[in-house]
Amino acid sequence: MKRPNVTSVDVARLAGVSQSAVSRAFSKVPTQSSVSDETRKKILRAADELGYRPNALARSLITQRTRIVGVLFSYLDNPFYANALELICHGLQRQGYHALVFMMPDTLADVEATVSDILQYQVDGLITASVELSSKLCEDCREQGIPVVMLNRVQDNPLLSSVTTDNVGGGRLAAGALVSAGCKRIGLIAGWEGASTSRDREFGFTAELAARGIELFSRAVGHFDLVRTEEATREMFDRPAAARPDGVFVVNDYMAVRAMDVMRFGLGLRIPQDVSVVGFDDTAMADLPTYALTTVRQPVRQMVDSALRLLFERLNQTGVEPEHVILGARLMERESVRNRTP
Amino acid sequence: MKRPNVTSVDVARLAGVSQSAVSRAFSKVPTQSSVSDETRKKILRAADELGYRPNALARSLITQRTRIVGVLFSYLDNPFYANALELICHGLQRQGYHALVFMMPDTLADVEATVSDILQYQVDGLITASVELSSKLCEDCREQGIPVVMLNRVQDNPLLSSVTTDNVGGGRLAAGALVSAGCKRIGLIAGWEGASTSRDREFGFTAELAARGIELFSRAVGHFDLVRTEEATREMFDRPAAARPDGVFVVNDYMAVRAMDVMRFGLGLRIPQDVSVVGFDDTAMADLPTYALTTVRQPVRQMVDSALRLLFERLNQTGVEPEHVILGARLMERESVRNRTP
DNA sequence: AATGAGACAGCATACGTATGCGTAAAATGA
DNA sequence: TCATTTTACGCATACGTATGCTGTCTCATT
Repeated sequence: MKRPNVTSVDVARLAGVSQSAVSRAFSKVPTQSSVSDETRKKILRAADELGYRPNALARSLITQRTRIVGVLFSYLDNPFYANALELICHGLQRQGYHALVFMMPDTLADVEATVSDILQYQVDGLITASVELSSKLCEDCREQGIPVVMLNRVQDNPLLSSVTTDNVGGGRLAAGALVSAGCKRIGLIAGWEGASTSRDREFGFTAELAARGIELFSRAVGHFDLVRTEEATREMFDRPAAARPDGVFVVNDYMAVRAMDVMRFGLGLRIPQDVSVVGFDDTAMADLPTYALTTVRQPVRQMVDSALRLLFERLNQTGVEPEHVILGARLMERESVRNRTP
Repeated sequence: MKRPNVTSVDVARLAGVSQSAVSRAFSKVPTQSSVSDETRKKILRAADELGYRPNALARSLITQRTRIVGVLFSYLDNPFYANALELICHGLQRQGYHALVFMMPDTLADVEATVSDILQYQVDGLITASVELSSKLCEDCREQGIPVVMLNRVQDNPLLSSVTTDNVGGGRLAAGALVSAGCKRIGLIAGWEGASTSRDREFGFTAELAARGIELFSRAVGHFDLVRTEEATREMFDRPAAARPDGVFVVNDYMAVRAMDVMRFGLGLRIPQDVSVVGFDDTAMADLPTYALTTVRQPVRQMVDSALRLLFERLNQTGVEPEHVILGARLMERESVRNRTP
């Protein structure tokens, strides 16, 4: 139950070689003076006998690389993010990296502390999802030479790389879908207004409406939160037919599904006969036949792949410029938007 | 862009003190010889000026504690696990610990490699969810003195602690719900048969049926996988009324919701008029009015709290015996089970 | 046979911090 | 004022590994 912690020195002693030999025998990339096959065998046998396992911390202390990547998420309720996290972990593991995962604490002071914690562990890089960093934190990362890749959020700091879907374009698609369906009174339920995703989608949405000569009929804010989404939905739809939208864009599926439930079961509205609904993300829920939510697709796999590519590029060579990847959005048409009735 | 990596020695030089003083100034728990308030101020000022951040790796190398906990999950598709992971991360952070998260790779050989990886990073403890460990791995953990807590899975190895819901009792509740509703032909859709959760729930379910003099009408296996669940559901329900169940227990909500969709939209069955459905977990999805799934509740929060408690107890004192916590299951009655028609 | 190249192994040091021990100064008590 | 305790700080070493350098031995080349 103790921790006898067998070290490379122990292995060396048993194998009758020097500690350096052991180190080299376990080194994946033999640099200069290597080790003969015979002694390597001997060493590996000794190591196996003792149950030796190299200490990654001690190694990192010397090599200055931990092969640990900090991963900072705000929450996992939204399956889009759970999905992304799973893909990120798998991707990192595949490359021999490891994910030190943090969930965003509530207060902003704690955020600083959290990121500071991450940095103390000498992570090689940082991936954030749905999180913004204060400029002080950005500066800290820059000083430590830690590349940062943001998923699903952009920020004007020139240090940060990012991967997003074309949120503005996606917003346009959503508007197009509702207008084409013949909706006249068009509403919008936003997320948290501080989030670039929410803002950009809203911008694209209203821009497209304007381009088609239509004005936004009503607007509410769901804050990416289910309870507040319910309230927002009630506020917007608990009215006589002429006073409520006949089409609504909810800026992500997570909220959209909840909004649909409120409309159907709380207010007795039919979808899409009374109200057409468009979401964003194309989460698994959108494809459930019960919802059949028409939505703007974010290509999660591609997003994660891109994020990892950006990160690895910056891990392997220093001084690579930040890059902003914007992936195309696609409209997934299902049954929550009514067909045009000519 | 380089990594000048300011160290405690640099701070010491600037502050005009020794490196030990710096170390002690940053030590949370002053052990013996402490540092005066005056010099501490001086040191902190110097540290701030240089942007010093203690190197957690070097510290861990000495203290033999990393404050890192390995977290091993098999997948996050099922929101139950996403939820659990979020809670675990928050709980660890709150105690100043950090989660090194791994997702289960596909092949078993990779599992060994993965856990080996985890151990190389000298984690203080290990939490697994919905994962079993080979006896070799258990042995490795024991040798390193690493406490292991399994969430939602039990295993007969005497080293491991575990936290589960009373799956047998939960299975009984499910059976009771269907029988009380007057179901006569009762079916079961299992998960992956190697999983203790699935086996225990099934055992409790059939035991309760037997106790009430009822025999299982039909059985299929969903493997905790959506596609295979669809197939299983079709196989079981795509038959004339008398040849299919009028009540079914699906061993988790994740599969249950999918099964409901297949029944309703693929086969035109009404729930609960044609078929009553009971799930397990009480995921957020079960409470969606669209599904209103009667289900057996697993108290995720309590489960995570217990798991963390078990872990921390074993981190702080050595030699604590393994413990198995079994939390009570509760039936959440909604509308997917029909009322008894007397 | 002499020389050069190459392959292998060991020595020593560095990575950045924590901590036991020794000592000088300051505080305390009589 | 002196003896004694307390406080504050520095010295030196340890944690476990990687790696440049040096030295030895083998083998092929001329």
